[in-house]
Amino acid sequence: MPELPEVETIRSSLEPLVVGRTVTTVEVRRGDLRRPLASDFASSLEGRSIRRARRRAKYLLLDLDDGMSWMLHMGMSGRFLHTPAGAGRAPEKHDHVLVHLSDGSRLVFNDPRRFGLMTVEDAASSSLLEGIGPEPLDERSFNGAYLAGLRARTTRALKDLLMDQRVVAGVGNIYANESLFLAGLRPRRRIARTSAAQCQTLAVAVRTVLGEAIEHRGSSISDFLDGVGRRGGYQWRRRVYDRKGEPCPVCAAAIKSVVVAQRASYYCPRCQR
DNA sequence: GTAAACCTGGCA
DNA sequence: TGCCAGGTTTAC
Repeated sequence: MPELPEVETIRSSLEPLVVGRTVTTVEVRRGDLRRPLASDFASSLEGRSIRRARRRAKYLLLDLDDGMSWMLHMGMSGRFLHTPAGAGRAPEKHDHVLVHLSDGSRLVFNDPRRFGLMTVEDAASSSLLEGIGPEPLDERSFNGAYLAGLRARTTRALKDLLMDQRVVAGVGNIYANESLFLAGLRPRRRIARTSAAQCQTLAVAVRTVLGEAIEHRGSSISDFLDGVGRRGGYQWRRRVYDRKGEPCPVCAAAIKSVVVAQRASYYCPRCQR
C-alpha cells in the first residue's frame, strides 16, 4: 500500500510523538512477516531511545541511540499506529507487534497480508537500502538528465522504470500512473524513444505529483491511515489511477487500462502519447 | 523478460 | 467462486 507519500505522512505524523521516547517493552504476537523477525528483534529495541524519524524510499527509519535504526516497510497492507497513554486499544486480529514507549503510549504494527517487514540494523550498511535509486524529491540527483542517461542502457517502458526502486526510490503504482499522466506520456512508451525534453517533463511531473500527494497526506483508496489513524486526501485528486472507463479530467476521453510489468496501468489515450 | 510466489480481505 | 489489490523477491 504505502508509497513514498504515505510513508512520509506516517513519518511526519509520528515524529513529534516518538522522538525522545524510550522503548520499554516489545510484544511480538506474530513474527512471520515477509522476513521473519530476528530472534533478537525485541532485545535490540528495548531500552533504546528514538533519536530521529527518517524516510528512505518506502522505508521508515527510526534512528536509535546506539547507532542502529528500526527499519520498517509497510508492504501492501501495513499500518503503523501510535496509541496515546491510557487509550486502551484491545489488540486486533492483525496487530503483529506492539512496542511500548516510556510515556505509556505505544506503537502497533498491523499488517493483514504480512508483506511488510521490520528489522533493527545499521541503516548505512543495510542490504535493504543497498542499490536503491535517487530520492525523487531531490532534484540534484533525480532530474531530466538522469532519466535521459538511462536511454542508452535499456529499452524498458517508462512505467516499468518508475516503479523500479533501483531507478527511483519510493514510486509505486498509483504515483507512477499519475506522474505519467501529468507528463503526457504513455505507460508503455519506451524510454529509448523518449526525448531529453520529455525526460525532463517526466522528472518534474514525478516531483509535482509526489509533492501534491504529501500535501494531501497520501492516498486512502481503501484503507491507508497515517501514524495517528487519519485518512489521506489524495484519492480525491487522482486523475487516472483505478479510473478505467471514466472520463479524463482534461479531455473527457475514456481512461484506458493496460498491464505493464505485471501491474495495472491507467492512461488517457488522447492526452498521453 | 515474464510468471509465480508470499498472504488476507473485499468485491462482482 | 474467482479475481484483484498501494510491494518485493525468486524462479524459469
